[in-house]
Amino acid sequence: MNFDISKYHFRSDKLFNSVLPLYIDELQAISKVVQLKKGEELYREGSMPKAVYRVKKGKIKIQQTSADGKSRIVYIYTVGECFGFRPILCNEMHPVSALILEESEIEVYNGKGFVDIAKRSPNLSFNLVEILSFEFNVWINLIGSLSHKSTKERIALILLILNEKYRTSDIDPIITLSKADIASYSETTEETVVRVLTFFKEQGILSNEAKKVIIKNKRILEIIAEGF
Amino acid sequence: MNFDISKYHFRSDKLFNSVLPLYIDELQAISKVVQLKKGEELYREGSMPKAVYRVKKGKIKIQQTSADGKSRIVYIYTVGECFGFRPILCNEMHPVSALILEESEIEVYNGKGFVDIAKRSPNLSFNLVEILSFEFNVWINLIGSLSHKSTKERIALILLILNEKYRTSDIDPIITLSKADIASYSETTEETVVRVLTFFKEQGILSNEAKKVIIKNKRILEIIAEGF
DNA sequence: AATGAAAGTTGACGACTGTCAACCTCAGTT
DNA sequence: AACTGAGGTTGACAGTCGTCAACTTTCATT
Repeated sequence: MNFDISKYHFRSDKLFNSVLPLYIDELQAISKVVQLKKGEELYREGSMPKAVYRVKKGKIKIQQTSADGKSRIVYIYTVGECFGFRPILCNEMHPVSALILEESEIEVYNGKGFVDIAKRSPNLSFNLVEILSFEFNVWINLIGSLSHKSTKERIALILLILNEKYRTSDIDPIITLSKADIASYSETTEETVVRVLTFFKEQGILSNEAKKVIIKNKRILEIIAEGF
Repeated sequence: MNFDISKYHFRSDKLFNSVLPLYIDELQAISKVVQLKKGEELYREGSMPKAVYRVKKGKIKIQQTSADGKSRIVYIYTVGECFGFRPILCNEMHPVSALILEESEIEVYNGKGFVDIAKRSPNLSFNLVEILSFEFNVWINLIGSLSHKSTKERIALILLILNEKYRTSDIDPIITLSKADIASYSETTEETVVRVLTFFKEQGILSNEAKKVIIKNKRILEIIAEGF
């Protein structure tokens, strides 16, 4: 019954694995690289999807706004991950919005071209099937882990997920996500996040200075996230 | 801004659409039909997936049990729907359990055989991509609709979803799901479900006699589910 | 028709956590 | 060095909803 963080991360970085060079070249031909700044919007929920994206640098938050105007972060994409293919593949509007969290560089593949190539490349097709199936599992796991949990437990879990997202080398990752965004991801309020982080800090579990959160004791967070 | 219930239902009944007769025959050859009684377990979370299923008769609830032993219904499959293919396609354990809600008849396709045929049939492959993509959207929509909502709103939404699941003809569907299951689906407790249903009944929105719930005023429920 | 178990109902109570409001901190700019 | 605005922090308060416990109803089986 060990805590397994990989249950909560997509595997979309494997999208192009073992796809024939022929198709890789075709994909190259229908793509371009764009630079985006913090706060910019890549796409908005309810809009028609136009492209598939791959993160070359930076971080993108995916969020959904409910009827009462409150938004909820559902995922954060980072280097190597691909996204935006789901609504394209089932001909639906974007159910979520994509917003740039920090200066990013993104490879943009033309949507129609991507679907066309996917239909011809068996390996790409089957990578999609695998990735989509797995992403669903990630969701089920996340939802299962977040429901029936106290805010403290939810925040602990989200911090652990963010800890992986913000990892760049072997040193302790520095989580620079705003308190409001951590709240939106943990399905709680900014005030509650501040209170819980203060509590965690008092317990020596993390440091929280100058808008930077650094996890010091991952094991205790895992125990809290699992509900003791 | 009309309420659209189709956002909350999978489209797995389209799995075999336009698949060549050749492959349909092959699928037939690796399948068998089983009869199951209420309460029986089709598979359990954490187990290795062995088959893909198609409901010929009855209803199956998919649920996930969290660390503290509380379970949550994540979906209910009914006639025509296919399920169980996701973990097979990405080589993962079942993240959820499947339990028979009422006497059911299920077509069971051997998992390995199914994957093999899927890899050879482009249409089946692409149906999978489409269905998986869409199912993800259903989830995003459901989660988005359930979070940041009061229990009353959540229960209203689940009742509307169940109303479609229990529809058999043009007359008002009779929802025979137990209060405990409605609670598990709405992420609340049985007591709260009883209280809210009593309230809805007082408002003339539904009737609730002899373990049967019948929705009388769908429009009001939709307004409540959307948070007024 | 009697029985027992499962399912459903009602009431009392209090903790959790969201809301509101005021205030503080800090980085970037003039 | 003062200014400004976004982001962060703290306190007070109240409503929702989960928990516990007792009770009633329903239904399958004999």
